Amino acid sequence: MKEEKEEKQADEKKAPKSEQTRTLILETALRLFKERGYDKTTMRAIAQEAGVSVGNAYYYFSSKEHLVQGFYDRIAEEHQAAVEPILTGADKDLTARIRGVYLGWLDIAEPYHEFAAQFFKNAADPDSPLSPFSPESEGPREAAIEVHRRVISGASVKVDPELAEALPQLLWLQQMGLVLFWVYDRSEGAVNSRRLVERLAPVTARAISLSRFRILRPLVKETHELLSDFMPTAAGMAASGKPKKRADPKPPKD
Amino acid sequence: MKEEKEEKQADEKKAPKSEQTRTLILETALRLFKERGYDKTTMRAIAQEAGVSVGNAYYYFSSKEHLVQGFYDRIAEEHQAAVEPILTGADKDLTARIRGVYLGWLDIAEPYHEFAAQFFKNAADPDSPLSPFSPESEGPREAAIEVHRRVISGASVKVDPELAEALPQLLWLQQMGLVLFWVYDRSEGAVNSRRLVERLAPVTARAISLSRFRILRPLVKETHELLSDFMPTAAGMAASGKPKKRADPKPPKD
DNA sequence: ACCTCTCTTTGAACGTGTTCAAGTCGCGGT
DNA sequence: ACCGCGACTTGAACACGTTCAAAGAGAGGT
Repeated sequence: MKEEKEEKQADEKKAPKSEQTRTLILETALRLFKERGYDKTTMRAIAQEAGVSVGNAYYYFSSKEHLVQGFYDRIAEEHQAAVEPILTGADKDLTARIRGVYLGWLDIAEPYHEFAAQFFKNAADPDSPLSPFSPESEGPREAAIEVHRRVISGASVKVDPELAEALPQLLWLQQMGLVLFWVYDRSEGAVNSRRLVERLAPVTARAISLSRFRILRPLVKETHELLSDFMPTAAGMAASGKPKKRADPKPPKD
Repeated sequence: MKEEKEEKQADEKKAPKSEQTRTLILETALRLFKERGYDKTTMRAIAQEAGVSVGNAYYYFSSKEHLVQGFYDRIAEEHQAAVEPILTGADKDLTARIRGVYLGWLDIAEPYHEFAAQFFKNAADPDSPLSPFSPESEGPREAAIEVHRRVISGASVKVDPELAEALPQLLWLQQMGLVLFWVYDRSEGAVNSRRLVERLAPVTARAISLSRFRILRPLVKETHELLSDFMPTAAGMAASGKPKKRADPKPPKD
């Protein structure tokens, strides 16, 4: 059994050599994933291409899956940069904003479509830190939800204040559904996914604007409570001290 | 590569010997999966326990994943039998019916919780026939949707006729979401999942009964169109001509 | 009996992700 | 110089899912 060194080594003045090796391995891996796909890229190939031994790769990344984490972060980062104009832009139409953010994700993710499907199943494994619902993914997840918060807040639409709290999470959940659809989407250039977004955006926007109506009030309230009780987010934990019991996020124990 | 024999062989008087071996291997595999979990059960162990060679197992099941197909069918079958009293029962309260069907699934699936998580990731692989959205799963999927159709039709609730068409699919989709939550749920006896159902059922029922209102008419109509265009059902395929994949979880009205 | 054909069964072998005991390196202390 | 020690690196070895050429088993025809 190897000892787990949890030493903080965020400072780049520290041990530049090992960090160099680590980066080399990661970059090589991502390049090969893109070139050949996830399954077709063997750990031996990564090691050989990077000029190290296979054991060395495992010294820095405890599994092949862990090599993909950086990839996730990269896509999320690019997406958030790409939709920045929409978020700060002048267009206050909710439909347009939703559509823009979703289509923006499809644009960013398009080059990786082929091998995205390959490792997406790993993300569905609850034990994997790669899962979008895992505690390890909280940072990126919150950042993605924040994007949707700005989608709403920048739109010229009045939302029920209670729903406003839960809405970003709902839009994010819907995006996860879109991603799932996209993974399954084998159409040329993922046009089916794009068509879905075109259709989905107005429906979603309409649903949101309808949420102000009186009759829907109790439904909205309960939906909000459900989300804050069962969705594991920092916002959900901090906000709205509900008297209800909330589902505790699973401990990373095994 | 094995030849695909599409010969109709429903008669049990046909070739009993090979069918016997096939069943022996399948039963052995399912038993070991339940005893040790999916990953811990090796193909070699299955073969040895069944008293055959490992190659023989591959003669009948082209991969380890395919051994799980029978497991899926079994759970679905048991569930449908278990909820029959609810479907034909006298209780016409929609909330109770929804809750009963969802909780029934949790009951049936409970013994398999541990290893369910293990192969759930296969379901997320678009290439896998095990995916609940795959064409190969159409039969079981339609049967499961049919259950939800009867949940609605047996309830003392009036639904928009257009929504009535899409509603079973929506309830099924929601059940897929529940399954996802359940897979992640590490609480004792999956009580968190049960609590979710308790909370979710009334919200869902309320949303359904609200759907009759005038203001929601366009939203309902568009949702229905979205579903029939992008959900892979027999009806959906016939309508649009192309086998589309699934749409995402419903818009934030629920 | 013998042949021939297909269905069935075998187990060694392949490629994979992963592990591990051992080796190398760099550097501070003596 | 030498030692010691921890960080780093190595590649053979392991267990697994899967493949494959070859052998066995029946059944029918001659």
